[in-house]
Amino acid sequence: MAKLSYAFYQDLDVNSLAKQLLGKQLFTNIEGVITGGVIVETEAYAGVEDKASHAYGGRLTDRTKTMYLAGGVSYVYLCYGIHHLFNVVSGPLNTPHAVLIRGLEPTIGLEEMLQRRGMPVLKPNLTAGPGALSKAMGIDRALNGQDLLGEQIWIEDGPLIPDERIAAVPRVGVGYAAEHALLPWRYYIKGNRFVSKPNR
DNA sequence: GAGTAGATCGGCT
DNA sequence: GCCGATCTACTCG
Repeated sequence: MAKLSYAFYQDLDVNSLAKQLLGKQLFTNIEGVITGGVIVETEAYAGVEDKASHAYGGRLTDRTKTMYLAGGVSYVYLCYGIHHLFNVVSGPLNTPHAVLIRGLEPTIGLEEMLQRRGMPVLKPNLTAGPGALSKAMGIDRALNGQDLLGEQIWIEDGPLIPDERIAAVPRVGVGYAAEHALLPWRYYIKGNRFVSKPNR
């Protein structure tokens, strides 16, 4: 499959993009070790107008400046001082939209992923949840700002998931975002085992 | 099986 | 200082 183009990532409608990313394949190549899987859960973060976004109100710091790059790069940051969360930067330059990847169905490099997580056998929670999948894929801040058409981390095209197989629900862990917490900007493939906790 | 504490970095109020 | 786009382990029922 071909890698997704910059035009795909620079779509102004971050919600449409979050939905389209379902079914696509995410890969990493960490020091020659390739792992990958199918994206089954995403969340949209709509730049400066979204209270739940790090870029709300135009906030610009060393951490968030990656989000202002033109769509088609990765945004990796540390959450709760422990977990690396992986986002796809989208929209054109200076439009800090991003899509958080929350769930992945592993396909390539199963052994490596199990080893990185210290798990003896494959269970859905290997890659269900943003912190978990980053660890399994070997994603850390070294990958922040990397080109998604590059050699270390990339996304390949995949089947389009029909609307009736996609669920849209409120986002997770953003209760502080007031009225924006209720927006149904979390998307996942119905019934998939690698969707993170609440729901399925 | 559900609820809670702890780990621990960056960026605010 | 406090709290966050989280996960795991451990407690209690």
